[in-house]
Amino acid sequence: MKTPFVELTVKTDDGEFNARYSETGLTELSFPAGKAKLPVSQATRQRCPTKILGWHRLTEAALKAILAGRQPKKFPPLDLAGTVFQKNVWQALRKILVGRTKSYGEIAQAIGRPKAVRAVGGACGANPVPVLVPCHRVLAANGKIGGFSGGLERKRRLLAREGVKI
DNA sequence: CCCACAAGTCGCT
DNA sequence: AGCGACTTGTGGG
Repeated sequence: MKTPFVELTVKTDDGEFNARYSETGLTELSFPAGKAKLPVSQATRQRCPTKILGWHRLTEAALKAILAGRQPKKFPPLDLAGTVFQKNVWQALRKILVGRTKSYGEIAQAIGRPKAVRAVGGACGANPVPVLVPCHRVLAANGKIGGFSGGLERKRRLLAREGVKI
């Protein structure tokens, strides 16, 4: 039986992120939960396919780059599970570079559903790979902060590091 | 299938 | 600043 996914951690100055991979790519990235994470380290890492270790290096580099406010050169392949609408939104989000922002309305327009602004918010919240898929760079039309599943404080801090003023 | 909700937005007071 | 109307995708009953 093939491993459906592999779970690895990324240590950053902000804490330990948790990354999950399928046979196709990165499926999920979670913020440090404060608590000790699953006892994943050695055992999983050792029987982890070389392919995935390579992706993980890319994940690690990209994540650290963004946390430091720099644009990553390369991303790992993503394997995002979601509805067609959600994937469209996430794809649009990936076009926002470090230090840039868009409104929920602009995203809605970019995917051809100009009135689905509220649904776009929902899709952002359902984003399984925060930071790499920059849901934190989406603000409300009036320039206000909007929401964030990982906590507004975290969103503010991410934006601040990228040099964005609210 | 119907109903309620959401990380929005716009117009009016 | 506050409030209501409008909208659409999603998840639960």
